[in-house]
Amino acid sequence: MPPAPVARGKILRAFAELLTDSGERAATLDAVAARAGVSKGGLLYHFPSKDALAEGLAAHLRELTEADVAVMRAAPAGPVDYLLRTSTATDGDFEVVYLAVSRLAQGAYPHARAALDDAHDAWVEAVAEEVGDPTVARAVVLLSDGLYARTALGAGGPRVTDDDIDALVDLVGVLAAARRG
Amino acid sequence: MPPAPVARGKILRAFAELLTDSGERAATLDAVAARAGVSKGGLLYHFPSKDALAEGLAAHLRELTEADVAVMRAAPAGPVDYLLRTSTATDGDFEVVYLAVSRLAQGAYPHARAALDDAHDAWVEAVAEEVGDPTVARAVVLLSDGLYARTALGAGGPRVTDDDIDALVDLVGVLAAARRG
DNA sequence: GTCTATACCCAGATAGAC
DNA sequence: GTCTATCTGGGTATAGAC
Repeated sequence: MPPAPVARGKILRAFAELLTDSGERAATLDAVAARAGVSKGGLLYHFPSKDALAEGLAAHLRELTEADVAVMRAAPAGPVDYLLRTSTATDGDFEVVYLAVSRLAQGAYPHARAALDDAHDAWVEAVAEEVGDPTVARAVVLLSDGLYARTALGAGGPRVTDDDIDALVDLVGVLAAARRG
Repeated sequence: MPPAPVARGKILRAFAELLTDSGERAATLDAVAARAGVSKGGLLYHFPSKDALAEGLAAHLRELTEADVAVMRAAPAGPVDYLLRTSTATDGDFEVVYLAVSRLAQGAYPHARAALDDAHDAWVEAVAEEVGDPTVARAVVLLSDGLYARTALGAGGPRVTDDDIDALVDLVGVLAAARRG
């Protein structure tokens, strides 16, 4: 796919931010256009319908996932550390889009669910290579899902700190060792 | 609070089901009224606005949480087993309402976030008494959150089975033992 | 306590100018 | 490729009958 106009990217970013910050209900075409700095007409030139916009975001997640999993596999501290640590990030292109698509997946957007499942599978695979046990790998990815869920609720309750993540990574180490031994 | 009319309960139930099954967008007053078997006017008699309806559901979650945590503490196989096993249930009053309030918490409903945080805290406390380690307790509740998140996505990908839960409960046992030892 | 009818507004989408 | 103007449907809320 050639060039891909700048406006397209700004629109997807704005849509993703609104979804994660304020929920499905707040992510209207008007609001997305305003945040992206274009008119509603301009938005509808790039994405002819709201469904098209949602599919565009799901497709964008697939691209980002491919890149992110590659980084994860090459991470110095290993996939587990990388996955758990990024599961509490609120900035970062990947995290914003992942959370946004999670919101869409709760509504009437099957594409979103499929893109999410694929990311999930890729994570389980990469983590399993590190910990050497499929059950532990699934548990790690479930932890990641839990962290994402908490993070997404935002500034309300007690935030998850870096120290908490350190402790979780330790726990996974203990677990993998116990399983191997 | 005296009697609490039957219609009120049916309305809250219908609202919760629509939220969990189809998302925030689909849970309109029209749809809720239709599913509850009342008219829109009838609904608005019990809950004078949509905000009031959302607050009603959050309050309902608080009631259910109190009862559920009591059951959890008394569960024969222990809180961990109980929590993880119920985190994949899609029927059950508590689970439906919990997931529904999770949806609301993503939007503009601060009450929902608060009710969720309280449930979370109660779980961590109950689990900590069993496993004897606050970090492991937090990890278990994060696993529960992850399971809820997966469950909520519905029939799409590979479902979490009872055997998977057995394996997770085992894992937690290994972890708690390793920590104590 | 529950209904019908209606007012009002906003979200999604179209048409066509520039 | 981006804009303004406009139409249409549906979602929230009110008024008032029963």
